[in-house]
Amino acid sequence: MSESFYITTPIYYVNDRPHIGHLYTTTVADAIARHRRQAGLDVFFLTGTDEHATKVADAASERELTPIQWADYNAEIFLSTFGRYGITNDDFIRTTEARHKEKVQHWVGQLLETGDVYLGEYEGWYDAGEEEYVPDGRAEELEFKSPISGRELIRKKEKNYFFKLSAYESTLLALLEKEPQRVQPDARRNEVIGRIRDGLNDVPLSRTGTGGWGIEMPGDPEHRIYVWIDALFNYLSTVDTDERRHYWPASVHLIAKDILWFHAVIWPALLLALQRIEGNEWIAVPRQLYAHSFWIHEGRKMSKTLGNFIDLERLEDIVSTYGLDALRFYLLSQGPLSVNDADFAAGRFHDLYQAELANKLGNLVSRTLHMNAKFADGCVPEPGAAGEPEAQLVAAAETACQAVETQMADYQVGRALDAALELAAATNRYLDEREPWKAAKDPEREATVPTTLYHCCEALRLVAHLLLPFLPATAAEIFSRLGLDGAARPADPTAFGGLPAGLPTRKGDALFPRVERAEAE
RNA sequence: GGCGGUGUAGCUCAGCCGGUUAGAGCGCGGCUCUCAUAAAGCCGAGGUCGGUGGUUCGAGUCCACCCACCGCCA
Repeated sequence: MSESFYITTPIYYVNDRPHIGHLYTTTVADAIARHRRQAGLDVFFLTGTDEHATKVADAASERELTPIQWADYNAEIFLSTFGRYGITNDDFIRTTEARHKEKVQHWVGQLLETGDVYLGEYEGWYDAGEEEYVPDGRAEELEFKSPISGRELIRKKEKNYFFKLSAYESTLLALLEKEPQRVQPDARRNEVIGRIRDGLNDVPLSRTGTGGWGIEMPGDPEHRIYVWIDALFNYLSTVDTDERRHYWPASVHLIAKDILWFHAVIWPALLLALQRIEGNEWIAVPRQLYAHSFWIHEGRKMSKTLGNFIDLERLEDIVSTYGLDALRFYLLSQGPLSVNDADFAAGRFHDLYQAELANKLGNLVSRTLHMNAKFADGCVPEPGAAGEPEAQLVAAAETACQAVETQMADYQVGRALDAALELAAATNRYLDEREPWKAAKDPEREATVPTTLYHCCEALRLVAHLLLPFLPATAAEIFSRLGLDGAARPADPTAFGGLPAGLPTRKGDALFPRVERAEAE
């Protein structure tokens, strides 16, 4: 049984239309999942939709639909979008599914037994549009108006079940201080630690007045389980089956920074509480949480008022102009994995496409395979004696393989991608040093040509191998052009020299065709 | 308001526990080559490291304050 690896994205709010933010998180998770599969791990990659918000029911009734009809309609959009973008998730969980609801009720029922839950009352300023309370000080600052909708905040009093988050303060703090890798990047963990030190408030576990939408509180149907609590449990409910329980605890929850608190504090606290119940020993705290930042668009924050979201239409435009792998390249190499936000800029997208994909990688594939056709009868040639340039190329390949692994160990997909492409750059340098186009006409050097071309083909195979998690279609195409479609892959794919000689190679069209630069907006 | 983060060449960013002339890629300028998607290779120009004041023999690198941007504060 190989080692298991469980990676999740957040489940997405089903009222939203998918946009670059959803696609980004999911694409990063996809790249990590593919990379781990490539390494032979038993991977489980989960995404899905969060559907029990009261606003879902509201939006449905505005359209004269039942909540579930509206949720079905929108969940389908997420599902088909991820299919369209080649995401390799192993399951797609919807919080309205019975398999999830039953589990959530089961666990919330158990939480009631722990003594960590009590019925209490909360009063505060409530933003009806956002379905959340605004702290008193903050409400005053906002002049009692919603920062999102601008509508008046309401003074609301609610009887809720509360979870004693405060009881877990020291345990959570100890966990984060002893095992700092649990929340990444470091700056995010420090934020969390700072806030825990400020003191933890108990959190509502239930809501009333949801119009019957949401999961019933066990033993008290007046109450519905608070949608946030419901949502967090998706990670656990999906794998709580005999076949899948071994995936728990999750290896990494990938999220965006806006939902850090729920995932870094509330979620582990809930699990710690549950774990105390007999039979629940397996419910450990997730190994790691990685919170990335946001995309901005041409230097400006994306917002409803500006109407500048990079939405599905916009993404489709990009894919039809540059291709899916080009989009993945930009997302993965330029994305906001660190604490800073990243800019999605059309000009920059174009420049990087041209420099990295067309000129560096695509052109290398072209020149190699053209020469292979011209000077080696369109087959992977049999290499002769290797010299110093070959040794350097082999060293570059080893460096690239190691660097990709090192970076991926910390989920640095952008740096890993750069490291993979560095091998393509090294191969371009190698080619210029060996000059097979000259050597072929020079009787003294003629014999070096097959060696040179073999090394280029082999370097390309390695580039494709390293690129596979990030640019899967490109990698597959390179393999195909190298004649590897039906051929057996080398046992150790990262060892230089694994490409058998004699395979038929194919020139093909430009991998990343030149695109005219669009006028600046 | 409180807490936290970020601010390094035109652009995007590296710079660990403070230590010789501050780095990379892109872009830009020049040269070489022609197998290749007018691609590639080589060389080069470009920075008072947000500001001010400290600590230190010595500070992008530590401290204080300020400015700008970002985030969180059920």
